This record gives sequence, structure tokens and C-alpha cells, in this order.
Amino acid sequence: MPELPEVEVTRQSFADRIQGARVLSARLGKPLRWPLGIETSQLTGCHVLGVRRRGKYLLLDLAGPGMDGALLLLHLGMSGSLSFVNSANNLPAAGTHDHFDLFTSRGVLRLNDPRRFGAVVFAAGQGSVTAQKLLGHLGMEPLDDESPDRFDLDAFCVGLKSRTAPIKQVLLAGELVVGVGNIYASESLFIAGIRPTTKANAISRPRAILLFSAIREVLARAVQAGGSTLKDFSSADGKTGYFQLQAAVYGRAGEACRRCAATVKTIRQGQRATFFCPVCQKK
DNA sequence: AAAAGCCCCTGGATGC
DNA sequence: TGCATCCAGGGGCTTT
Repeated sequence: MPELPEVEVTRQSFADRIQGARVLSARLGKPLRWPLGIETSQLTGCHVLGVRRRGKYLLLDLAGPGMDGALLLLHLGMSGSLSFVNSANNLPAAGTHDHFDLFTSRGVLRLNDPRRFGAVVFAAGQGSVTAQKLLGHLGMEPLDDESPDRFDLDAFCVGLKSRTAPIKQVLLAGELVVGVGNIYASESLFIAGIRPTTKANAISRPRAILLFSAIREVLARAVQAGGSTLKDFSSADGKTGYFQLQAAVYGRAGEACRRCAATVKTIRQGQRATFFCPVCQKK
């Protein structure tokens, strides 16, 4: 599924096209992770001011009578993807896994999500209980230097020092830095030469600095490549990414490390697969 | 209080 | 071909 790069690529693929649109209606399919939290009919008539991203959430800013400051939070879970078609006339009939359609004056935004770990949630405002529950605990934004939550090196180092869990899981938790999912956690630790099992508070400052840049580098590169297309990711305009072609360790267990030719290993951490090179990642 | 485990759900790949 | 098992890019909640 979508990690930060896939979510960002998706955002970029339809943000301009939906901006300013008036909502005509909405349709729900099977239940997603959480209920929408509002009647779909209540959305009719409001406007979409723009699309932001916070971690792996997409935020549609809404406006209209009684709707100013409201948000629609979208999450793609493990298997979700969005499509945006310019006209309802070009919209295929809703399939089994099409669980949300937002019909607007500029086109239709559709969420397809076979596993239904994804979500579409209405929040009355950024400070609402709903928004706080989902977004309040999120860490720093690794790529967005304009954000109030921008990635700060010193805060990152302090955060690492305060945690005893393995670094891979600290990255995945998203409370220190957001958007680093299972693929990019393995990839950035490889670049920084850090063993995924190393306790976060045991990482030296020089290594932490390497990791800080590695996270930004690997995520930025993945965004440029259009994301990773492992199973079913494609952006809202149907383009697939190709970052997976350049993965250094992810999914390469038993194969030769691209840097030193040692055999890439895989272990399990918190029910997720981790990949690393035992020679390049000793710290 | 932090960390580790547990689940939500479906589909594709693999093995017998 | 059929059936069982395992695995998957997330993350909130419950239990240690």
C-alpha cells in the first residue's frame, strides 16, 4: 500500500483538478475502517477548497454554509487507491471494491479499497475531536519544509534518545516522523547503515544525522519516481510508479546486496517483514 | 508510560 | 481443480 510517496503522488494527481469544485452528491459502498460520521446528503452543496496531506492522510478542505473549516479525511489503508475522472459520464459502474464516490462539478473522486483498511471520515474542523484523534499524535513531516510540523534534526535526535524500541518500529509508529512505512523504513535504514533492531536511543548523533537525510532522500526519490507499484498502486490519474525497481533491500531477501554483495536478510518485527544487509548495516 | 501484540479485511501466491 | 495456509505497503486499540 501507499506510504507517504504514494499518498503524495496521489494528492498531486488530482488536487488541482478538484480544487474549487462544488459537491453534487456522495455515495458509500461497504463500510470502511470507520463510519463517515455524517449523512452523505449533508455534503451536497459544499465546496472543496483544496487537498492537503498530513502523514498518510489526505485532507480535503471544505467550505459552505455550516461547513467552513470542515475536512474530509481520506486514508488509503493497505490496499486503497483513488481515481478522479473529469466527468460522471466517464465513470465506470461501481465495482465490489469501490466504497466511496464524491460527485462534484469538476469530476468524480472514487476510493477503491479491497481490504477496507482505508477510511473516509468527516471532521467538523482541524481541532475537532475526530481530527485530533486521527491526526493529533502524528510526528514531523519529512518532506514539507513549509509545514508547522516540518522535520527538525534536533527534535529528531531528542526523539530518538527518548525511545528504547528498535529503530525500525520507532520509524513505523509515525509519532516521531510520519510517512515512513514498511518499505521506506527498511530502505532508509540501509542508506544510513543502521541495523533495524538497534534501539533508537543507542543511535549516535552522527548516525542519526545520516538517518535524517536518508529518510528525506528516499522519500523524495520515491515521490519523483511516482511511488512504488508493488501490487496495485496507481495515482488518481492511473499512472503507476516505478520506485520498487530501485529498492536496495526491500523484498530482496536472499539476493546480493547492491553495495557489498552480501546476502540480504529478512526478519520479522512487530508482525511485519524487515529487510537489511548484515554487512552494510552493523551499527 | 512506553512497548509489544492483536486485530480489522480481502486476494494472490504457494503447497499439498 | 480444490482447499488450507501464509503473506501483504497501516495503524488504532488493548494488553503487558
